[in-house]
Amino acid sequence: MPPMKKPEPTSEDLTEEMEAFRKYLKSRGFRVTREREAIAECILRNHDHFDVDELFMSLRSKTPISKASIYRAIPLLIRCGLLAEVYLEDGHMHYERVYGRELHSHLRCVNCRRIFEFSAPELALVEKRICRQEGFKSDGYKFEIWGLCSNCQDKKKKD
Amino acid sequence: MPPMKKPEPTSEDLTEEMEAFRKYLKSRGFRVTREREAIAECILRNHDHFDVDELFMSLRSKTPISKASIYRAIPLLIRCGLLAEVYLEDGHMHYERVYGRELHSHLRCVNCRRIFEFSAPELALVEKRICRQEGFKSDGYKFEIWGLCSNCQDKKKKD
DNA sequence: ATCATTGCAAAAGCTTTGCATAAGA
DNA sequence: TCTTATGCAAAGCTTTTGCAATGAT
Repeated sequence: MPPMKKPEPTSEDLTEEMEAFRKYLKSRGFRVTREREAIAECILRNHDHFDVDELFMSLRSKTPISKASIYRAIPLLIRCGLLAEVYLEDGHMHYERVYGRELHSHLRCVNCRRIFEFSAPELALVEKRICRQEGFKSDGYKFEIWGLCSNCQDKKKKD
Repeated sequence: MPPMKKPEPTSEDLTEEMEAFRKYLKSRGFRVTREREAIAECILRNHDHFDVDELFMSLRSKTPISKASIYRAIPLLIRCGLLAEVYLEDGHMHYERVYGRELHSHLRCVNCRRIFEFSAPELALVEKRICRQEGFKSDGYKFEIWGLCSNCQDKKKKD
């Protein structure tokens, strides 16, 4: 077995992504600020789903930041393609980093609320076909299945 | 070709669906109330997307009802398979009636915010395959593409 | 006669916003 | 120097909840 199995080192080189973000900001007349860079970097280093509060806690442990800045930065990060809304839970939104165009999809257990990921290459084909049919220019897609995970199927008798 | 093409007349016979709802309530020890029946019927007659406020207005024009009852009824309607959350917009959820298992999907324009519907039969196959792979018992799925509709592509220069 | 449901209003909780201050360009 | 961004706190919104009254079984 080769020594490294996961192509996601803890201290990834994010130069390219950060540069893309700065470029985006400048091109729109937005300013490159310490706060926006910190937020972007934190998101890029995060390989899980998270919500605003988790992001806030994570950032705040390293640098002073306010939630307002996070809320104001999120639309920028989404528009420049680094971040995506993934699902709504408990009345608030959860996000995740976008890796290029390789979106993955989610299975969510309505009982234990856990989220399982999967990817299905057909989805990109459906996206492509539908967009061509409808004259739509896609920025992304989302596929989600909800139901009972195998664990919860056993435990539950009702519902 | 048989004479009838669209099984969706304006004043549909909802006996079956309403009966299913009552059955669901009883089987769970929930009570069949005037309010719940009014909400269910209103949802079943609604062939568009709607949010809680629209449902509230629509119901209130016919019968006294409070929003709290609507909010409390929605989870029941979702669990018994008559209703589905379809998308979050402007910070609140939009819903639609579920027609059996024939879910349709949405294209949403991030500029004009219009929603276009489409259906793609492959999605049900993906659902099936993934659930088998993961040992998941599906209750439904959702596929959404966002981007610019043909109309907005012309108008927009930036973004 | 019970006990779940309703309505109202208050509470919650996430997100947005106004405004003075700070800081990119 | 000129604007935009930030932080704070207040405001805004949708949704949830407590409680007394109502109503289903």
